[in-house]
Amino acid sequence: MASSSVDTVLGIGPTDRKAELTRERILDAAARAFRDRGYAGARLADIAASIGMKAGSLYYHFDSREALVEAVMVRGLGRAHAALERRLAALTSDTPPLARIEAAIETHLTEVLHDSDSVSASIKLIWQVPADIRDRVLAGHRAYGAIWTRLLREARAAGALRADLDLSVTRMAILGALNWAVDWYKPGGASPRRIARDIAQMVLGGLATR
Amino acid sequence: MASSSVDTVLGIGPTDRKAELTRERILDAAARAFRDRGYAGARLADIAASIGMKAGSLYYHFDSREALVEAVMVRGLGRAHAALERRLAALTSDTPPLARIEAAIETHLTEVLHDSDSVSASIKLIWQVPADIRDRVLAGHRAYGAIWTRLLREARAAGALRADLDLSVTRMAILGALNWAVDWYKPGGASPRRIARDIAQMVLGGLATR
DNA sequence: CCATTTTTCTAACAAGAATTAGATTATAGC
DNA sequence: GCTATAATCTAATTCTTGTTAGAAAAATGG
Repeated sequence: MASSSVDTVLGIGPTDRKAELTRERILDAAARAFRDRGYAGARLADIAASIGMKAGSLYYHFDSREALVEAVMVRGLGRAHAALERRLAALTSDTPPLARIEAAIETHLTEVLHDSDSVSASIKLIWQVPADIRDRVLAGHRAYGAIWTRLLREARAAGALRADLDLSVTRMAILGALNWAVDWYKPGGASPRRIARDIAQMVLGGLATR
Repeated sequence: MASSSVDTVLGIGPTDRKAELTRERILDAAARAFRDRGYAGARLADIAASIGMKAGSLYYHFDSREALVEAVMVRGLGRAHAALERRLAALTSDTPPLARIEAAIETHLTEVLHDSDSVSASIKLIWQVPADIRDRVLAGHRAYGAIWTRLLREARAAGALRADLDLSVTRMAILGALNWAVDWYKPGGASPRRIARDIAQMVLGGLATR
């Protein structure tokens, strides 16, 4: 039976069962596989093999292939959301609106390119996955998008953003520029930080000389 | 046998065989299916059914599922390339560099959102498709990207673009902002032209007030 | 109309991969 | 060490889907 019954009963901290650990390993492996080979292209046997297990064993931890991919996506979304909120919360209250947006851009890109396979997986898989999963995950996507909407709205209200552009188009364009990097980014080239800087400069200041 | 042997011998104009027509219909249906459901998610039976055919019949026109998807992607890429070159060629020689970029943005987006399912398919499938297909199609992608690189380089050389940003990052950010629209665009909302205008404004002029 | 060719369908086959049940091994508490 | 439970494996099963061969239908040209 489980030890540390205090933690589990209170629901705080991770259970010390080995299962909880392997569950994490499975999610990590699945995130990489699904992201790299697409939803239908990633085989359970490969995912299991990449962490020294057999395909059948995965079913001890997840009910089905679909449950696995949904868990990966939910996890990725949660991480992105948490990282962004953490970063914004760390800014001092006198941080100007444009600097907040820049921080959000850098945080998003860092998370996607560097920190979490499940974040990029949740982005790339959203249109590959069965409709019922997509619908549930999209709810989370909207919650994440709402943070960006708020950022943009506040900036505009403060007079820092031009007022003639559709805010939702703007938001999607920014996220598109960032998310697309998942596909072309190669560890050898420009660093995530540099990419984030350049995109932020383009988005906020524009490419044209003044 | 075929009539119009002159045309076919000379390789000009479409053959008048019915097969050529259905081949087009198959490509259209496949483009939609692959784009909407991903490479491995789209079934031949569905593609065939969507144009009133049976799965087996597709093999009269294409050697395999892979040959079909490659044909879709090659076609989409060719259309995007042709549309962009046509548009740029139509500009007068005194068109300023920034206006050229704006025209390219609008052309790309219009093609992706409105004119051709195969264009969006070729974009979305590139990382889902088997490696050998990807390699061949990527050559075409590079040729298309080269047009953009040229546009940006010329604009910078003319002093119209700020010189402190990585041009390849810039190019990918622009294309990312545009391509992402495939995923969120809904016919009900902002028009492709309006979206193109807003993105061009953001990319060139920036979101910040001056 | 007939003969030939083109195009599509039917029905079975084959291969791959998810899933499951039961056996087997590891782990934790006593 | 022993026992109960947790965790993993083995091997068979089922399901899905691409593929194919041959029959049927449609079109074409005379």
